[in-house]
Amino acid sequence: MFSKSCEYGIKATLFIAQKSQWGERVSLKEIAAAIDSPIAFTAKILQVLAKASIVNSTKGLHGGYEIEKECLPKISLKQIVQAIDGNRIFDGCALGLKICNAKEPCPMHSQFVIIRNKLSETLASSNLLNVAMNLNLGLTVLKR
Amino acid sequence: MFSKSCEYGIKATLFIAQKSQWGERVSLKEIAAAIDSPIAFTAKILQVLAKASIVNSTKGLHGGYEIEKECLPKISLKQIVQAIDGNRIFDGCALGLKICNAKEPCPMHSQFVIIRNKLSETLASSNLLNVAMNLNLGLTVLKR
DNA sequence: GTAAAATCGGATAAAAAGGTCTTTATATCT
DNA sequence: AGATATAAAGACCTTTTTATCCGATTTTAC
Ligand code: FES
Ligand code: FES
Repeated sequence: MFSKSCEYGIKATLFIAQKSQWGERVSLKEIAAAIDSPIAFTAKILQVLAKASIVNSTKGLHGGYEIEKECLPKISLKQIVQAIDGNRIFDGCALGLKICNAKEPCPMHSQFVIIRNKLSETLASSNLLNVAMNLNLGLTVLKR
Repeated sequence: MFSKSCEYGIKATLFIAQKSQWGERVSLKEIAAAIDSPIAFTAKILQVLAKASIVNSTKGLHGGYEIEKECLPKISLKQIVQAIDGNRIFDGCALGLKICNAKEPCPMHSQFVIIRNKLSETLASSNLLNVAMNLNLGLTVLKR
């Protein structure tokens, strides 16, 4: 479904979001430990996220990653996925035709668009604040 | 969503199904041409499909691939996906946790299972006969 | 100035995708 | 029956993409 980069990207962002609720800033090492991801690889993904201005990064001593508290309710999971994996998941053909086109559809098109749209809506209507709250309630986890 | 192998596998099976309606048997070369796929790679996928007894293969002169007409309504797209990509799509965690578990769910679990199940149902409730009929009506295409 | 932290450029490893050649099975034609 | 052409099966190799790692550089607080 998602690439490994995207999985790590989502988990990293959620962890940052959780800590950012209390105004805490977290380091790369903390993130990698919290989500159980390869540290150097995670760094690259965070760069992408930073360039897409989904997270803020600060260099130097006491640096790290954070998200402004006011932004938390405005950032959706869909934005993260788009920043990392692009939107082929949201508009690509299920059977790999160069472009999905309802005028000359592949045999899965009519049923696939329903699922694709459902996925898109679900991700678009989620926001970091809600997801982070479930995290610190212990209702969900980022690693096991 | 699906691997390239799976995409080719589905398209190949659908093409074979279409021809098998009229009792025709098709060769590897015909299949690869019809679905616009790399010929040798397609051969490998067809071997998997043959071993899963989703298609029948016959060696030698006038050999090729076919599906018994009576089987067409009994084979679902889900079977094809499972034979090639396994069922990680149907039971795997969206965020890459080793196993998806509702007791200790990842933050996407509750929303993701809905989509996953919808996909599973959709694929399970489709059968080759229906899909093949749309193909020969020209309502859908396998390449462009 | 020094230590801590992210950035950057590239190197390496692993997996997915695709290709080549040989072998085996099968129908048809001597 | 035997030779031959055809078509899939099987073993192995190459390329491409994805995933992961390393070292040098820059930025910042103390
Ligand atoms: S054409 Fe294949 S999903 Fe739309
Ligand atoms: S635990 Fe992640 S989808 Fe179920």
